[in-house]
Order: sequence, then C-alpha cells, then structure tokens
Amino acid sequence: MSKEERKEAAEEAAFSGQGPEESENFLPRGYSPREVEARWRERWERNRTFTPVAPAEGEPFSIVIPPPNVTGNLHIGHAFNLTVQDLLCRHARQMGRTVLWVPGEDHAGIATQNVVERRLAAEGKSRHDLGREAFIARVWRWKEEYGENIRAQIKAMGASVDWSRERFTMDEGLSRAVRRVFVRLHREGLIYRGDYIVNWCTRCHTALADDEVEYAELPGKIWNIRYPLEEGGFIGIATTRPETLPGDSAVAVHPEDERYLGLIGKKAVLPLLGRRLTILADSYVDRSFGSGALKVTPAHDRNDWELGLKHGLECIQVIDDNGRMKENAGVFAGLPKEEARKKVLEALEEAGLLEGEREHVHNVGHCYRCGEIIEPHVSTQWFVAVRPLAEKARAAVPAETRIYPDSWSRTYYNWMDNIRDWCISRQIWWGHRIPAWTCRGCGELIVEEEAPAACPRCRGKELEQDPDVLDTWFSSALWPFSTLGWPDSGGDLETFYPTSVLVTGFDIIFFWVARMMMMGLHFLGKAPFREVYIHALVRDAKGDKMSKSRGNVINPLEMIAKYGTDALRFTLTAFAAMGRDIRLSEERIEGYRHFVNKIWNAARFALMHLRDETGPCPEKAGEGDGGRGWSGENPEAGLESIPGTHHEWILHRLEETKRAVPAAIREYRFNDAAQELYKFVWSELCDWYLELIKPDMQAGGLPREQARRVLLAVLRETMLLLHPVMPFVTAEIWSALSGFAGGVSPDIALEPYPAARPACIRPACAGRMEMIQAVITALRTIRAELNIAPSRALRVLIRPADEDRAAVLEGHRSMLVRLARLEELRLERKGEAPRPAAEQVAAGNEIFVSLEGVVDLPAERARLDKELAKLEKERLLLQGKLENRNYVEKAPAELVERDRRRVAELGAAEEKLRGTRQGFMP
RNA sequence: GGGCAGUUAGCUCAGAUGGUAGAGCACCGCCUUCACACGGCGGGGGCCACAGGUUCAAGUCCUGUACUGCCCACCA
Repeated sequence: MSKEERKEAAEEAAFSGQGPEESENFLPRGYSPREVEARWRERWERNRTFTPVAPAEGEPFSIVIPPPNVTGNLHIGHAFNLTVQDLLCRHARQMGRTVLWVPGEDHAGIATQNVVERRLAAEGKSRHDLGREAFIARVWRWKEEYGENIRAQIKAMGASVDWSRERFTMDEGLSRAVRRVFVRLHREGLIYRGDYIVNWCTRCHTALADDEVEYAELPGKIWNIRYPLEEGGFIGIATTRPETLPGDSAVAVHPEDERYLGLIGKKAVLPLLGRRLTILADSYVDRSFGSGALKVTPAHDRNDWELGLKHGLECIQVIDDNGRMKENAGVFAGLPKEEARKKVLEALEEAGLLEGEREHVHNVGHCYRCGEIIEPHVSTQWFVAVRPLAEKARAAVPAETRIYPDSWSRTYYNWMDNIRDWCISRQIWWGHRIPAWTCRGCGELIVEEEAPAACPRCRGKELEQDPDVLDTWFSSALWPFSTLGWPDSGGDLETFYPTSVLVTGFDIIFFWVARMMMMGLHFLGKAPFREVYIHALVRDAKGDKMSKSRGNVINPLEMIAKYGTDALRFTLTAFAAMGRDIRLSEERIEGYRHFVNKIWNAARFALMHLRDETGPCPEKAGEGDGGRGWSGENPEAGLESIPGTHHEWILHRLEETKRAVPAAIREYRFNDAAQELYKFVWSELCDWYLELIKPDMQAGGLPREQARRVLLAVLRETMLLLHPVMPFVTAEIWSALSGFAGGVSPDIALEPYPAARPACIRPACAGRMEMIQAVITALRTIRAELNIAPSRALRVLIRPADEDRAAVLEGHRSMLVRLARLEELRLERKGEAPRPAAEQVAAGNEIFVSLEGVVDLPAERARLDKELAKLEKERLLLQGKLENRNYVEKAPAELVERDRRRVAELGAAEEKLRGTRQGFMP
C-alpha cells in the first residue's frame, strides 16, 4: 500500500467512524470539528453562558464589537478581529472578571443602499420608482432577510458575545441617541450647515467624507493653454482638467515669480468664453511646476476653492451633480464632462491656444463604495466643527486611553492635529434622517429630536424635513455608549462604560476610533476605552485591502468548514504579532489543524488510561454526566509530592506555561502565547511526557495511579490554557475529562484559570530531565545516522561526566532503555568502550553504541567527522571570544565562566571522539 | 512631498529588555512502536538587504543607502 493509499484509507476510516478504536474509546478517532462546534455553540446559546450575571467585585471587562455591515459577509479580517476579542473575553472570564461583549451590526448606509439598488436595477427599477418610503421598507426587508447571515458567521467563530444585548445602529434606542447627539451639538454650535466644496460621487449621488475617497495613480495628461492677456500677448497655463475652463474666475501666480511680476493685477481673457480674469498673486502657487501660472476654478477644485475664499473670487459651477456641463458652459452645455474635455481641447486647438500636452501621472480620487471618479462639487451640507472635540480627544491619549502598539498614537495625533470639519450629510435614503425641518411659511430652520408639530416662529404647519441622512460613521461614533443604553443613565452604561479595550484594524483609526473618542469624551466626559489594540489588516492574495463593498473578500467559513474553527483561530492568533500586512495562507491553517488533532489524540490517550476498570466511567463524550470521582481521592491534592522526574518536570513546565501565557495576553503578544502553548503541548507534553508515562501505565498499581493523577491535572489545566484560543476542542475534551475529576463543571467556558502551584516549580528537576533528553536524542541520532534498524536494540556504554550525572542516569535507566531501545546499558565512569563503537558526547556524558554486528564503518567515520567539525567550530568560536581580553574583563563573570566550561567540555569531547575515530581508520 | 513599516531557511513568517538564529509548510532518510501517518524518530538548509558606527559582544542599538509596502497630503 502506497503512502497515499494508506492516507486515504485512514481518512475513510475516520470519516465513516469505523476506526479500529471506535468501540474501545469514547472520543472518536479523528476530531470532527463540525459536529462538536455545532453542539457547543447551541449549548452556549441556550444556556446564555455569556450573559454576564450581577457584577462580582473587581473591575468588569467589557468590549463593544466593531459592528460589521448587517448585510455583509464575514471576511478574514472579521475572523481575526473576532478571534482576538474572544480570546481576551474568555481569558478575562477565566480571571474572574464580569465580562460583557456587546454584539451588533452597522446599517452601513451607502453600501447597503447600493446593494439593494443593484437588486432593483436587476428588476429594471430605480429607487425613485419606488419612492423613499417604499425603498426604505425594502432595505429593511433585505436587512431582516440577510442580517441572520452575519450573525451566524459571528457565532461560527465561537465569539462569546452576549446575544441578549445585540444592537443595530438603526434600532430605536440607537436612533434616539443619534438624534440627541445631533441636536445637542447643533445647540452648542458644533453642527452647522453651509456651502462647501465636497467630494461628490456622481454615481452614488452623494457627498463623501475626505476619508471615504480613495486615491489611485492614473496616467493622465497635462495640457498647456495660452490665456491671452488683455494688454496683448499670452500667459501659459497648465491644467489637467481643461473641461473646467468655463468655470475659471482668476489666474494665479507666485508673488515673487519674476516672470509674472508685471502682470499681477492685470487681466487675462478666458479663452473661448472671453471673460476677464484677474491675475492674482498667492504664495500657494508652485513656481517650479508647469508654467508657474495657475487657472483658478473655485467650484471644481479643492485648492482653488480655498484660493477663491481667500481672494473673494466668484464661484462658477459649470459641472452639475450628474457630471454634465451646465448651461453656463456655453457651447459645451449638456455634455458629460469627459466629452466636454475633448470638445474644449478641440476648440482651443482651433483657436491656436493649445500649446502642447505631456504625459502626467496623477492621483485621482475615487468613491470608496462604487469606484467612480470623485468630482469636487460645491453644495450645501451639514458639518461638525470637530476642532474643539478633537482637542479633548487628543489629550486623552495616553492619559486615559493607551494605544497598542504605541506607534499608532502618532498617527492618531497627526490626524487630530490636522483635522478638518466633518461633512456628515449624505444624499442617500438609507440611514438616520437628519432631524432638521424647514418651515415652508417663514423659512425657519428647526432642529429637534422629534418632529415638531408646528413652526415655533410662525406656527406654520408645513414643515419639510431635510432630505439627507447622516454619514454612517456618525452613528458608529456613538457605538460605545449608545449600545450600553445612552442617553438613559445607569444600568450597563454605569457598569461597563468606559469599555476595557477596543480591538480594531488600523484602517479605521480615523473613520471610527478617533470619532468615538471625540463623542465619548464630549457626551460622557470619559474616553470610551481604556485601551485600543490595533491589529494587522488582513489583505487578499494580491495584497489589496479587503472591503465590504469591493467584493474581494475571502470567506473564512470555507476555512472553518475545511479545517475547523479552532484551527483557524489558532492560526490567526499565531499571526497576531506581525505589525501589519497579513496574508493568510491556507497551508498554515492546515498545519494548525494538525495541532488540534494532536490535542484531540492526546486526550484520547489520556481517556484510554484514565478509564479505571474498577471504577465508574462517563457514558459518553460531550455530556460529562460523570460526577463521580475516578478513584475516591481528590485527584488534585498533593501533586507536588508525587515522585518521578518526568512528573516533576511536566508539572514544572506546566507552571512556567501558566505564567507565560497570561503575561503574553496582557501585553497583546498573542503570537507568543500561541507559540508557548504549541511548544508545551506538542514538543513537551506529547513528544515526551506521554511517552514517558506509558511504562507507568503498563506497570499498573501505584505508578499507574500516580501517572494518571498527574496526567489528568496537566491535561485539564492545559485545556484551560488553550481554551481562549481554541474554545471548541477544549470544551469537548474538558467535558469528557470531567467525569474523572470529581464532579466539576462540564463547561470549560465557566471555569477559572488554574491556580499556580508554587511547590511544583522545580528548575533543578527540569535540568535533570533535559540531561536525560539530550542523552536519548544522542542515541537516536546515532541510530538514525548509522541506519540501524529501529527494531534492533542497542548495546550501550555511557561514561557519565560526574557522579551526579551518573546517579541521575542510573535513576532513569529504564527510561533510557525504553526510549532509546536498548538491550544493554552499562553506566560506568571508567567502563571500557566496546569495539567497534559509535561514539557521541551528550551533556558531558560519553556515549558508546556497540556496532558489533551492525558494522558500517564508513558511515560511522563520516558521522564522527561531521560531529567533530561541529564541535570544533563551536570551540574555536568560543576560544576566540575568550582570547579577547576585553570580553573576559567586561562581560558578566558568569557568562565568561560558562564559556570556559563549555570550551573545556568541547575539548574533552573532541579528544574522545578523535580517539574513537583512530580505531576506525582502515 | 511628509510620515511609518518591512527586508531573517525554498515559501509564509516569529525572534520583548543586545550574549553562539526559530516555527509551520515544503525537502531528505528510517519507521504500519497498542493516542495520533492530521503520526514518530533523525537530518539537510540562513556571512539575518547593503555600508558604516556604538559595544567585550548586534538579526537585536545608532547613521546612511537600496529595494518593497502602507498611511497622510497633494502640484495646476
């Protein structure tokens, strides 16, 4: 049977549940995440496991979920985000804190509206065919229909959120909060309405905030155009947008530009239209770019708008909100702007005013929702004057809120320092309608939380509500307190605000984090989070940012289906230290699925041995109805006094891991936590400890009882350590183990973090174990490199380095014999080496493996040469160091001493090996 | 233009307070050892981008260079 065939056969057996062990054990042979996860999800939900009960003493722990788009799909970024939050929540629960994790969804104004509009378009209709009310009703239906989708996906990740507190940005409570905030800011003069040049999407037909515009470099052209001067001659102007020419209201040059000094204050004539344009001076103009003269079009360029304000220029709109030329564009009226560009150029050409063109790459803004090129557009919009809010928000970091990693603080400050007023009105229908009404009678503007019955000034009844809705981020900005009940006080708001930590990607630091800080501080007087953890952004295969609407999302559900949620979560956790740019590879998830399976099988092994044929055993996995002790005694008591280096060692390592993991989590070093766990479980518990107790298990009697007690304790606590990262497999195993541990809770999610056992911290013992491991590894290496069949037992002489080591090795004779497969082991400090023999030095001990009957002299000679070279290289390196007087004098004495000992050891080892090699010469 | 990251094994990436380089996958050899072939044991593979500097000692600190990526601003 080939390797492949065997693999297939094994998979088949596991899949069909027909594995050879099936009837012998109560955990199936292979871990099948699908079934286990469904069962625990259902159970946690049914039992409301994650609804916090009355706050215990001590500080509660709370997180509000970054709300995903209600009709969106979970992408890998969400999966990562959720994993981190869930890890923190589950860990905090273990630490005894009252934990609230609030779930919810965002109405995602433009994105959701776009989706529904696309649907309509497929039916050949537009939103205008339905009318506002019917359209909104349709979006709500869509939301009801598809909202369950994202909810199920959050559940699939194992997120321990409290579903009884789920919120939606458009639900009644949150909408009330939105109106309250709007009205209050308006009364405080921090919300105002005005004309402004905004980023306009001619397709979405709405204004966009600056950070909703995405820039992309596109090849374009710069045209040089001659503007005739009133007094004769020309002035050369460079432009990338000739179609805006009809909207020019001035020409600008640099005040110190010698070429144009004489022209300042004079007039130029606008080509094709003949309007007189003042030539003004402003230091904004870059003398070195183009001709150094600039046409000023306040209505269609951000910078020109600023210039226009400064110099009191006329603002002439020539492109309408659909991207077509208006009537005042003369002969170009009615043309789409792209057409107009061609026509303008043709006309200039004809008039002999086009001097030339050249290639030019420039950054063009695009709508982050639909990708359409953004048109600067002057219109009446609502704004938040954010300066006063931003000052407070800036000062709160790091005093009130610490940002991790700290480097992001700088980005945060930078943004706060350069902040511009926030345009919050959007010309769409899906969202929070702006609570402002205009009186038809007297024109009074009324801003109220609820629709007023009549105009307070003229008593008129004809009031018209502002048609616009608020930027989605406006309601998002209130999320940390609106979800906790604000504007009502008390309750959750009192208990859980400020929240403990916000977990989010850096891509929405400005959109969201900064604004939550501003609103939280302004309305509650406290920053909304004590800490902000900024994690890496998961990008798609090409390294592009994934976004809700761009459609380049990767579906983690596929990964879950293939490898299980725990494998995905562990992978993401192991990734979580990289500052940025995560590109998730499927192979890696697959690799960690092996880890999950390894854990599962370690548990199967334990259960097999824990089953005491003289005592009770649980009936079934997953139900854990045992409740009876497995051998009468409290299995946890007196672990530290169980003799046996292997027991002491694993308990010692367990204690170290128990300390290291929370330390890493506290500092958001999730990858370190994952690595620590991985190494402990696989390389130590499975590779060594489980092998070491097999003889104990076979021996029966007291050794077996002792091994079982240690194994049970270690495995249970290991499950607790793993649980925040891998909730499902640990819950299942915990439940299966619970029958052996004296009637404890079968739900690991409610278990406290294991208490430290100071008596089990024994570094000296760990050192002994490591020495034995080194000897065993040396023996295995000899076997492997000399191609000695695994079935062949070895005859070995070990010359221990000293009496201490001799005693330790003697004390673990059976361990050595078993794990290195020996048939004879002599431990003699002066023992005579067998000839021929393979030799190796491990931890100072000289090891000889008799090669009688397995002679492969050339192989052994080659091996010895390799070994010698390795030793010599290391020795020379260290000797070089020690010959350096500076090193010897300045480095810590213990380090120098260590190196000296090592050199001596190496020298001795080399000498021994050389001696042996002599014997191998042909 | 300004700022910030990254550059470590074939690939994807870890390497906190400076002390002889690690993981996963891939690769090579042996093994159907009674938890696991999603496994076991062993192995090969890296002058840690480059150039200087600080230090007894630098992947790790400093300066500069070269690529790559991101963020912010934007030049008509």
